[in-house]
Amino acid sequence: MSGPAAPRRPRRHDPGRRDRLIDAALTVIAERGVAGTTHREIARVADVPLGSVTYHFASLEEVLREAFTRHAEAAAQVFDRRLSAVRDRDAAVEAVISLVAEDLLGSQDDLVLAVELYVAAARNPVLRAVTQAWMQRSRRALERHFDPTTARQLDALIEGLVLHSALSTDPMTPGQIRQAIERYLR
Amino acid sequence: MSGPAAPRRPRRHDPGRRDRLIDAALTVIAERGVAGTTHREIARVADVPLGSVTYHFASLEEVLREAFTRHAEAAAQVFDRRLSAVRDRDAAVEAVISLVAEDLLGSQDDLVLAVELYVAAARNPVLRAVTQAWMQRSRRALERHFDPTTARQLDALIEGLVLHSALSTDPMTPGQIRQAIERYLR
Amino acid sequence: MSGPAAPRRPRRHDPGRRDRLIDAALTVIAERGVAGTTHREIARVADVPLGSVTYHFASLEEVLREAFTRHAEAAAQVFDRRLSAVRDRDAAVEAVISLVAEDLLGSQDDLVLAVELYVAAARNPVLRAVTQAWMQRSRRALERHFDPTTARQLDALIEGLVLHSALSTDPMTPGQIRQAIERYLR
Amino acid sequence: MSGPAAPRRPRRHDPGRRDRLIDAALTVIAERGVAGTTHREIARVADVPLGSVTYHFASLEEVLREAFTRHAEAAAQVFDRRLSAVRDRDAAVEAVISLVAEDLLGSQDDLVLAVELYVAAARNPVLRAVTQAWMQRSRRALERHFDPTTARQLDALIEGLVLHSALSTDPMTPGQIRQAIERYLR
DNA sequence: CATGAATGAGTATTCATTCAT
DNA sequence: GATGAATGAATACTCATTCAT
Repeated sequence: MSGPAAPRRPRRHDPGRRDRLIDAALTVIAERGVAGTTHREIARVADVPLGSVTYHFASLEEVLREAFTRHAEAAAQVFDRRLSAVRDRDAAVEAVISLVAEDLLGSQDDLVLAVELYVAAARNPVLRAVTQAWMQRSRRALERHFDPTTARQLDALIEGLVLHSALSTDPMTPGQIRQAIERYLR
Repeated sequence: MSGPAAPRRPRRHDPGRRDRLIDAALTVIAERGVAGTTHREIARVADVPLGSVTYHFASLEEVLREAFTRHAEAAAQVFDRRLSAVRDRDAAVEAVISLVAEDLLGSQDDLVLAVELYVAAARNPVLRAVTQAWMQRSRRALERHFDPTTARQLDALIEGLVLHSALSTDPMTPGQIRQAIERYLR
Repeated sequence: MSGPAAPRRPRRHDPGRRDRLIDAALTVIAERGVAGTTHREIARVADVPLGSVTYHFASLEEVLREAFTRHAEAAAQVFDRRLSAVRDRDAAVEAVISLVAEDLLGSQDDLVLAVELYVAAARNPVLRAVTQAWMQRSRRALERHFDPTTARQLDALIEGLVLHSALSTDPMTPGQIRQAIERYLR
Repeated sequence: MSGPAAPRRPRRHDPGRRDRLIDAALTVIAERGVAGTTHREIARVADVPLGSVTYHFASLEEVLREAFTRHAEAAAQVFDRRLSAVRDRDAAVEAVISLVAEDLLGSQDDLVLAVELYVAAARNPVLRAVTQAWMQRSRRALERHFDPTTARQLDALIEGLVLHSALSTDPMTPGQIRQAIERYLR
């Protein structure tokens, strides 16, 4: 035990701090939820003083918006990457299966972030815009290989599979994921 | 608001008060989210003094647990009612379609409560148990008419359709819901 | 030295605390000005925990409004008392002189409170209403003995004499006050 | 407002900047009061970067002192100009009337600045010196035409008339101002 | 020289919970 | 039994000032 506060190395010059704060915010959202995301907690995770968070962001909502935007962008790139690499429909089906079984279910944090964004978006129009842009982008990616109706339904199925897996004590196995998607896409 | 407490008409003997508080809590969760659910807000909605909430419940978590349990019970009964009334598989498919298009998408509050429960459950084991019992119960209801694998996948699909509709600016029409479910169930 | 915080005697039951808080607020306004009037400072002067101030008043503005209202009421009563005790005009002139020279200039705190109220009222409509009610009431008291035009001008003169005295290193003597008022009232 | 600083056009060599900052400070004091006068607000009004304010002034108090000094100087010049232009006592009376009815009551900002200075001076010795110099100077100007006792009383009357008018919903008309001053000066 | 990132102290306010009446 | 006053910890946010660039 060495006093009430940990010594903090001075770091007056720290370019890129704003970026690190956004990453720290995503960590906090995943760990404690949007409701547990406070200036203090973000500052603690980023190892910067409290005032630094309020200096770089005019409000907590701004932090959340930027954090979720960054997360959605990264998630959308995964979609794009998986689906732009394939040429025929069979490969597309495999790509969707891998996307769900590996990318989406692979990271517990990402699952949690998705659900947190959904619930936050239910009450915050700014975040709803982020969600909708994300949904639209994933639908566009699916439409490269599937007709619009199928793409939309598939997108909902993916969402449901991910959500169920995130909350279940008994998540689906990759084989079950494969079966569900193949059944839908013939 | 000015001053600590508004005068309130006396209502000393009030046997249903605990029940009314649980309903008030559900109203508050739907309106403001779990994060905005406070003793004060519940008391205000139920029109009872602040002390009454802490008198009837040992903690806020207890209120949330009871409220979500009641909500899940009511939601499960809707599942049961729809699916126990049918005798053959074709009627079961129709029942699922009605369930989603009418019951689940019919009430914005219910959608919101479901998502709030999901996210709260992600961090609270007590609430996770409520969620899982609910999921299990709806799966059992589906298993009256579909094999376990189909039931599980269908449950996830339903979840996805509901969630997508809840968050989209452009929700699916009943016809689209019907098409997605029929496609899955042949 | 005995630790970071002074021990505070427990005082869970404390009727009249709200009243004491209003008095404490007046003390703080007089000592530090409206700009220096904070929840913490009021709590410190009243020797209650910080949360107590926010419990009894919905906002700092509410505290200021109640404090200035109480002060204006007390000040108006002094006016009334001085002026209701006299029967003829000569006695009224003496009463005004005593009012200014003794009551108004007698308490440095009261002078300061008056100026603080003026400046706060310049930006806060709620406080402007307090000021105007006070001005109106003192004018009515003067109108018992002087015609309305004289009353109004006399009221302004009193204000000016008080303000000048409050700010001057070289305040007017009672004799000078008497001369100024007598000159005006013949 | 989003983020710490808006991009700003460069203006490296700017010799009048200190002066502009003082004017900006007076604008801010008039608009928001001394309590609302911050480095940031002054910088915003002057359209210069935040660091520029702290570069040119060692502290906020220095800004306030210079701003009030400039204001008092300008106000005193108005007094001087009105009263140095006249030769006999009747003209002096007219000059005082014009001074109050036109100059002093003509600018709401000037009224507010005067009251802000009074209240700030009540707690800040540096500003009290500014106030007293100003009072002394206006008294000297009046003494060109009136004996010292009359000058002093007249100065207080002017103060009272201005203050009353500033705060009243029902300010005095120019005719009433004239009557009050003429009555005092015969 | 001039700037703006950085920081720490301070502000109003909310609220779960305790407890005397 | 029921209430609401009381409390202390926490929250978002502001800002004067310092200081590296």
